[in-house]
Amino acid sequence: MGRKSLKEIRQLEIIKMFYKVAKKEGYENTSIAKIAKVMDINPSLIIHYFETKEDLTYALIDYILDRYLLIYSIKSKDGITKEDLKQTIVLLFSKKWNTLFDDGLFYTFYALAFREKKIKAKYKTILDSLRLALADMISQCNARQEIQVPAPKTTADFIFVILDGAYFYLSMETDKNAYALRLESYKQKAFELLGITA
Amino acid sequence: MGRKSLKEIRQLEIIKMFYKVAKKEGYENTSIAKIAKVMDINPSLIIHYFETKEDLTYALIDYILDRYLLIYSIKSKDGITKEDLKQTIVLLFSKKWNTLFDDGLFYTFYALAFREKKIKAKYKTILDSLRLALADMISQCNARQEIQVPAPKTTADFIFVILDGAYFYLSMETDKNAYALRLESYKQKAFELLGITA
DNA sequence: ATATAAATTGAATGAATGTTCAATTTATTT
DNA sequence: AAATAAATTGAACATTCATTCAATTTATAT
Repeated sequence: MGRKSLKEIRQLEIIKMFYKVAKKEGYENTSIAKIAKVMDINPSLIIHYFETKEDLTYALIDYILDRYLLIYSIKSKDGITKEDLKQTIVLLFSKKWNTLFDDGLFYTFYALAFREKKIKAKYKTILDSLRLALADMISQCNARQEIQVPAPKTTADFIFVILDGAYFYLSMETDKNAYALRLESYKQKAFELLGITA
Repeated sequence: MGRKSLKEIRQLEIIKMFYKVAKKEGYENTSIAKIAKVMDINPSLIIHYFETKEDLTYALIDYILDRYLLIYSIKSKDGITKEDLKQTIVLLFSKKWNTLFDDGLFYTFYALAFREKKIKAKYKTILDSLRLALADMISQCNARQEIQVPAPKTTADFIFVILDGAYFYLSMETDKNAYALRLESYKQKAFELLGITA
């Protein structure tokens, strides 16, 4: 009896709008009232679905990290070929996903992780799962004898170190040409590690 | 006539306290009132020395980036030997400066740079100057024929890519042992790039 | 001592914050 | 049509925020 629950639907709507506003104006400038205003609903409705702003923030972080995983689209599946591996590297070192994903917010919450263990754990999980998935791909290609990479786990980790370090610097680079050239050279390093010619 | 200006002294005092409070409670939770309370002064005095909170924030960022440069202590000087270079790498890949420097705040403002061009420019300048200084050290060692590194600038850049990428991941690592082992392996990579045995 | 200028205080501002709670609206079942 | 339960609103809450401005204190030079 009574009314059908809209909880999950509304929650997702709110999170998405939170993401949208925070992307534009920054997380620290995004209040519950602002989100409510844009959605043309009452602020107390947001509190109704997320008891505190903290809960809402955690939900947003989960949303962002899920997207982060998705965009990288490294799937744990069988039958990975050298070509799959190659395409994955190309994808990792391309920034076409940039339009879908907001680096600013990703780093904002990354910074927050330094003071909040829960967030730190979330990030760690994501970073580890990406490494694991890439290592698995490398192992499969090894098994097929398409490549000979001595330590798949270490190599996968190092490729992500390069990737993260690359974007850390490149995010501050405004010159598009310089950006592209550098990114390309970092990609080459990754290919070298895998013994693949691009 | 009149009173001697305390402007610079007070400003520095305020910045230092801002840093201290923000380090403990986070930048977004640090208000002018809080800083004033800890300093046992009136909030309006802070506004008197920094017209807006924005100005105060910029000052704090400058303070942090100056420290960042200092702690890495890569100096542009002549007469660099292979041993100096070696020690610099060891320093870069050690975290003894961790106690002096707050990563959380560094990343907080790094994240802020995505929305504020001014901050982005500041960070870019720092990142570039570090790379340039290291490249210069490598070149000097090349000239002494102590090492043979083909492209000093590219190599210096790549070492910092590894360094930044390493800390990006390691900051989320809570296991101290795993942390130390990984950091050591990344350092070895840097030494390999320089053709130096550690 | 007096003048001067900077340091510092204190009170007040309006706006925005997250959150509460009771009242009302709306959809669904019987 | 009546009952029910969730959705949604609206008003109110105390708190905190950055900032203002006039008043006062304090140090220095003449």
